[in-house]
Amino acid sequence: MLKDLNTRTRPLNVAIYRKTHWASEIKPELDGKEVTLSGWVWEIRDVGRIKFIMLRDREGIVQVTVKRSLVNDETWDTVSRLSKEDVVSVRGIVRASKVAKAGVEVEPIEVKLLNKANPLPIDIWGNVDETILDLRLRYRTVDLKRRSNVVLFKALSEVVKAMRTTLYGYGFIEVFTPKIIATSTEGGAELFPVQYFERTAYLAQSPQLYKEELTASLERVFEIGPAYRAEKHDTTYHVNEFISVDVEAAFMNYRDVMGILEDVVVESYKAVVGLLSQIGREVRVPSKPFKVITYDDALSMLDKEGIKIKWGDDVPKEGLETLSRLIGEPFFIIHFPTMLRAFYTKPIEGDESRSESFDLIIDGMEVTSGSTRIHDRSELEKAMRARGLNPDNFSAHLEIYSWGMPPHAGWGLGLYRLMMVMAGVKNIREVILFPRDRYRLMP
RNA sequence: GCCCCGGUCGUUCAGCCUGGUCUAGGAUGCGGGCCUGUCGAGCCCGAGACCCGGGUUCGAAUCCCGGCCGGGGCGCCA
Repeated sequence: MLKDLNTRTRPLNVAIYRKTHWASEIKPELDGKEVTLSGWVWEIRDVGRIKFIMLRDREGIVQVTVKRSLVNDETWDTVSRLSKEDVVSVRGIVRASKVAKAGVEVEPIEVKLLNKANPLPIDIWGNVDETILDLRLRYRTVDLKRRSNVVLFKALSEVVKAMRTTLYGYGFIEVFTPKIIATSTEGGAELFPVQYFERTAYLAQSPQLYKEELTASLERVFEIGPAYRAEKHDTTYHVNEFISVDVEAAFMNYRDVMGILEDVVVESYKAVVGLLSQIGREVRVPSKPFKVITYDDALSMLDKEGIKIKWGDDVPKEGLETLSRLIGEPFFIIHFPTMLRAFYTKPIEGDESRSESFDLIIDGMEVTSGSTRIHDRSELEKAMRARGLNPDNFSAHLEIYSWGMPPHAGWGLGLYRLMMVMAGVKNIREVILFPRDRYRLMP
């Protein structure tokens, strides 16, 4: 039963739509009990003197059976004029039933129409082959009414909850870093400029530098927040605004944070198994520890498969897919060439051309990147120069490296990428409420 | 940015290759009607579409060119 609101402040005239139960909670055991359900008309089956309203809410669908002989004229009239997606509130008695397929139905005492709905622009009932994604995104608020979408976004919420719980368990605290930043000098990805009073600022592409700085005081931090990339990419797994799960920990190295990542990923899988099975997606929770191969291993494995990659080049999408096919479960690639990674990545001592870095690959998808970071200021400045970056442009960031910067490591995980591989969807936009891509700024 | 593919009722699928028989078909949704146990409800009636521009032709949904929009693959992505 839904947690009751404060009844002392509840105005009587709205009591009719303050629901007492989710649709999914209406079970035969409630037989004879009065309930109030509020939601949307999913479907109406009109058989003349008896009408069946399938009432949908976020949690499920319940049948409201309206018999002409058992309701007053006003209720019958209201029910007769209902159409799909009308918003209604039903006060009635639960009846365990042998004829109803679900074994239970609600016999209404009162039906209140809260808002009329026009015919929908797209099909949400599965009566026709699925509408193309572009059109579904244009009418996204309608598309989200589909059961599969409700389940998908409940699952996404469960994933975030599981991640937070796991990370708190390791002593991390959640932080929030600015999304409006001053610098565009970090190199790499293009940034979105924004007007910031009389100056130009930029949308943050990553909390990377901030989270590293925070290890000098808060030690173990994580942030789940948006990141912006102004890249004009056009693929099924890139968008220009995404949610990044960023973790950074003092006094740890890449192996330590890989272990934490394994836990976060496994707990995420556990959190969605039940939900995703409701929409026909059976996921297998991966077992720990994940398989680990080195970058050099990856190259020789791919070489045997006829995919030639020059040492020092990144593993292309095709290569990741091939490796996933060979390994068959989530796996780490470690020890990437140092120059392939960002300036803050710590090289391996005694093998400086390789780094203490890793990627987590699931189903050919790069879900996470991480590494041990350089914590020595002069080494960091050297690494910047090696990549053509001017340390002077990072003076604000570099300060803390002179004032007690601990050794640290961390990773960044693409939340939607993880969700997409867990849900088995082909396009990342499926798991984003309102995706932002090269051509889509609305809705 | 490159390569390939596509655009038909609100939605979805056919028709296009091989131009006329298309007054453009089916399903679903929508409007109306019938039915007191539907649960993929059923039956009857009705409204509803060839992306835009140009060309070829006696004739274009169909062939050609351009535009716009979309899909897939790749690239880019500290």
